[in-house]
Amino acid sequence: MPVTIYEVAKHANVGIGTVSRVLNGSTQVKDKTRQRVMEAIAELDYRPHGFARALARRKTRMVAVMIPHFNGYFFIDLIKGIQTTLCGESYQMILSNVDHPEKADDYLQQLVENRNVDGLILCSLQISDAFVQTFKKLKLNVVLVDSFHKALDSIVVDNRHGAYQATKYLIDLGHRHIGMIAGVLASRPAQMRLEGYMEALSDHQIPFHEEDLTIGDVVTCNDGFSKESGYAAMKKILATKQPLPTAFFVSSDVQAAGVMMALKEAEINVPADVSIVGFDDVEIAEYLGLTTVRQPITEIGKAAAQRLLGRLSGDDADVAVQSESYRTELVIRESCRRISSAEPS
Amino acid sequence: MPVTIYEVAKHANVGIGTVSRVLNGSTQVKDKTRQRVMEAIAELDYRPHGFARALARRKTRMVAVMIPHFNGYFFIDLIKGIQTTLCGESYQMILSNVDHPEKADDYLQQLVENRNVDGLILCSLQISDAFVQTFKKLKLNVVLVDSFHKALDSIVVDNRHGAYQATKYLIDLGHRHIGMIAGVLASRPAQMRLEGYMEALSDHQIPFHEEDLTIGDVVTCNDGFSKESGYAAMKKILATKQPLPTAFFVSSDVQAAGVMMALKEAEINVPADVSIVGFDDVEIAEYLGLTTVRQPITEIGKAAAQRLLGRLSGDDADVAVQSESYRTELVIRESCRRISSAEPS
DNA sequence: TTGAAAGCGCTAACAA
DNA sequence: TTGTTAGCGCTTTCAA
Repeated sequence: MPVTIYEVAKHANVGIGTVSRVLNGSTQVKDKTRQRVMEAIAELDYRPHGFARALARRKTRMVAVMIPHFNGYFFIDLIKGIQTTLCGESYQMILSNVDHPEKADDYLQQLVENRNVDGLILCSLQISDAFVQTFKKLKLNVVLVDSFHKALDSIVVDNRHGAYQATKYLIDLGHRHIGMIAGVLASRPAQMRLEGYMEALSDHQIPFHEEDLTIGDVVTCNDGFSKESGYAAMKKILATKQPLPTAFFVSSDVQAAGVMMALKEAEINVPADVSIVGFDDVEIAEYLGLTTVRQPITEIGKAAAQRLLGRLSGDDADVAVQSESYRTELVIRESCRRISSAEPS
Repeated sequence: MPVTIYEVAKHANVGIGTVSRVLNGSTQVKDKTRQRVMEAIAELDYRPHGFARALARRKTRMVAVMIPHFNGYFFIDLIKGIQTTLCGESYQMILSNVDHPEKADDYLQQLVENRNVDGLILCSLQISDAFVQTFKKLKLNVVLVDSFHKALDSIVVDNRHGAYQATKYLIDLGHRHIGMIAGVLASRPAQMRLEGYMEALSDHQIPFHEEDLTIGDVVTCNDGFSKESGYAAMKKILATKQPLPTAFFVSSDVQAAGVMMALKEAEINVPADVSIVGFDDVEIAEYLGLTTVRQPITEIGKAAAQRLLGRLSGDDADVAVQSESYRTELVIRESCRRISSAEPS
């Protein structure tokens, strides 16, 4: 039904090869011939068929992006960055949502099998060595975001430093009893954030007490980085702890939102009674007036797409595997207050 | 490099046609042969090539989803619904972001030209008749979400009814001077919400005053449904209006967030001094304690995908064009208060 | 029940 | 500079 190069060729009185050359911007075509072909294309309203091209070229100009669950403002910003960059190079983005972490492998398998993408951007996903093998074998370019594997390119944020910033900020405000509400530690970012917190404490001679650390339960998936997990964690703390820390570093804004809800219910005021610092600076942080650690998420998305595009274009094809790390930035809002007298932890 | 049906065929000592039949679950294959083929497939770790299939079948099993700008919790929920449904039928989703409304047509054109999708889901996008023609010509199935065209399937929410609910709720609380902050009226949903508001007023014999209606400026794109637009609108009202209405119906939650910010800055309390009802019930509404009109967004996404899938599968191929409408639901939180004495508007 | 062959619409190598 | 031809990996007649 739709018009093909054959018709264009016939119409312009040339061979299909010539049409193809014109289509692909070859310089090896006489101007006059090109003219004729272009006219024929215009007259017939011809459009090259993407799939046929992909088959013949063995390149699809599609990239799959896999993210765990859409709930999470984090990913929106990320996708925005990725999409913008991809789109600029006229690549298309196939979005794969992993609603349940167990299924991640299945989905990945499916993507790989279909072989309809030139590359993969995998976000916040732990990748097994087996898959890395498969990627290599299939010569599938892969960029990791917010996770790490030594054999794969990755774009990450310096989570440890961010957590350090947050904790140090609280210390500088005079806090000496600082609790942390962490994500599930199986995830590397969660792990790093914990380390940054501990490091800041120890650098300032503040002893770390086991009971000041609360791990967000895996109420939902999401690495425990969920509102529910924050809410539950604070509820638990409120129920058990005698002296409430004067401040908390919460390892994600979404969790912090939950924490603040629990606090509000208990009629504990932020920042009057307790100071809170979050992590991510997703949009709700602004609504909540939450002081937090900003990740340049959209930028990270762009960087990831660019790295992949570089590999795909062949320019960076032989560059060694890289892990690019972005710095965080403390965004000060209204959820923390200075306290004057340092109380003995 | 990767293994093809030819190799499988050779390995199993059959023709490629037979392999293809096995692959496609044809019943016309002797059990024993099928067995042999299956074994060969397993042994060679063969995977059918999606693109080649697509070319031969003239079906891609891909659907493009176009949404304006990702900013907007609305779209996340929507996409979630779409993706889940699509994925269940092993369709892939190509996500197209329209960062700037002017470009919508270009992007659409590009999608159409590529001819690599079987169908389109277009969200909150005004479609020109010219495109409708193109869709028909290309036999491209299209489902509209949150917008309308008489020749295309659409899934919408009853915006007018929702706005009516919101306004009536305020009236029932005793408010008689109710302002509205609307989106840009070029968009049909914005238009409908205004109509619902007016209808509720008139049904209750409350005169409508021009000066109580503020149209969100097009500060950003987003139909004026943005935080900035809400903020600006309220600032303007505060600057000019003498008697502030006792309540406002704001035509989206995101706008309402901006409105509340402006109010907070002016030290006007919600709900003590003024009541606010939003629209959408996106996640921030909960954080803000905003009473709002809930749209079943994820459901709508699912419905849209299902409708498209129905068309694609051929089951609903000949069903007449339909516009499915969803009802909204009032979600009562803490942003409104009852006022006792009805003041003369 | 099966195999062979003709496409699907294009690219790219090879000749001319 | 151009046309011809052989794939790309699969589906789908058409015969056998």
